[in-house]
Amino acid sequence: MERTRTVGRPRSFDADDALDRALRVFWRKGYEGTSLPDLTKAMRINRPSMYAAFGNKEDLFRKVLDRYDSGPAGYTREALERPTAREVVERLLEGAVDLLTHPRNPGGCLMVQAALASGKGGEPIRRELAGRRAAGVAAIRRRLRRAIAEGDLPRDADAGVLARFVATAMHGMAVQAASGASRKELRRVVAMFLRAWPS
Amino acid sequence: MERTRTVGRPRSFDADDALDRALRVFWRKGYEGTSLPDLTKAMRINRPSMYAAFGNKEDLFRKVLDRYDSGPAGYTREALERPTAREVVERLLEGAVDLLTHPRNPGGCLMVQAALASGKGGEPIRRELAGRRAAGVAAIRRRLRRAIAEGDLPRDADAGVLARFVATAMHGMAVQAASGASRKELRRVVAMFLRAWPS
DNA sequence: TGTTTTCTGTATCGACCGGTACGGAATACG
DNA sequence: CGTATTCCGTACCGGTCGATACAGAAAACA
Repeated sequence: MERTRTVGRPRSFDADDALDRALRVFWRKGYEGTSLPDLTKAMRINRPSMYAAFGNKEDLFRKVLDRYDSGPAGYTREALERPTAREVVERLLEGAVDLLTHPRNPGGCLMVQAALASGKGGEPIRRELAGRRAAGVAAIRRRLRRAIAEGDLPRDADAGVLARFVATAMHGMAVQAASGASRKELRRVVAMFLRAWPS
Repeated sequence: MERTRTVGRPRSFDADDALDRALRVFWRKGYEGTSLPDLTKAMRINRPSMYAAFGNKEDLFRKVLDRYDSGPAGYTREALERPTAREVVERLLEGAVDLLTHPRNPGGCLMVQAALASGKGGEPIRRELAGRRAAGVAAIRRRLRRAIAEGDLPRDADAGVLARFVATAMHGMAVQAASGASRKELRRVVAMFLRAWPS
């Protein structure tokens, strides 16, 4: 990625640590809701150090999104590799419950918390998040198309509708978690969703 | 409500019109995403007129919420008065689809758009909205309890879980609508949800 | 050790935020 | 017509936003 510098004063903080701390703050307060003082305080670095290491607030947030994808939200990758559509959906929904309500997490989903609507400055981030959510739906849809082809979903099933259904469940639970729903409640809601699943 | 003033210069705008215009802006851009210039431009009044008529931004937003409840989101009241639980849920979900995707509306749900997370200033509004969402779940729960007592839901049904399930569906659809899901797609998603409904 | 390179910390920038003071305009009342 | 009362519009307030200039500190290299 980034070649190690040997000359000059070495930085006095760990960039990955700082990124993790930034992730937690954005996760709790959203993109526009997080101020530069919020960030630098949590990351334990000064403002110019942040700008030197990560670009600006928007760049930092995109790096945080990538880290979220490969870290807390990484369960989706693994879930999509399950052998049957049913198991894929089960893992997606149960993984979402776990992510959304795990005590060590801020609660809710970064991509939902961060920006559904926004003012003038947050518009690019809003679009980025909407795009990533759409990409998630598309990934589920592709996986379900494969399931139909492999026969573990009915031949007349509509992968697009089913994918949208799963995404609706996941994002709906994200909102519930942000409103204080417990893990036990969400698990029961997942069981309800699975009653509608055609397999 | 407010007694008609007879003395002094009469105001040169219609307060209800201005409130409707404010509703549309908040609906599109969220609470913190809407600035005072955004508001006054849309409402076609000056800043001091807004403050004189509605208090401040937060007061204005609460009045907008009430107007949203009795206007665009008024379908929930009517839905909860349907005779059977199945019809109640059908009307809630289908009404949500209509509200979220009607061409004349900004798209999505005001209460979801406006504030899931927030910075320092938006915290009171965030709590207000979370409270109103919780009140919505509670209203559905009470209605489903009645349905269980009246026998149009199984005696062993869990009104709390079912209410949370419905709310999850509605809020999840709100997120989908904000991400560009079409009315046709959402209608099919509603049909999926109803497959899980126990009646 | 002197030079170069990079990072750190203070102090500050212009822009925008929500909110308001104040003077003039427009009406009702006497 | 004069006065009291209310509204309108400009112009401005202190605070906070994201972003940066600049000087000093800390390392590698000669």
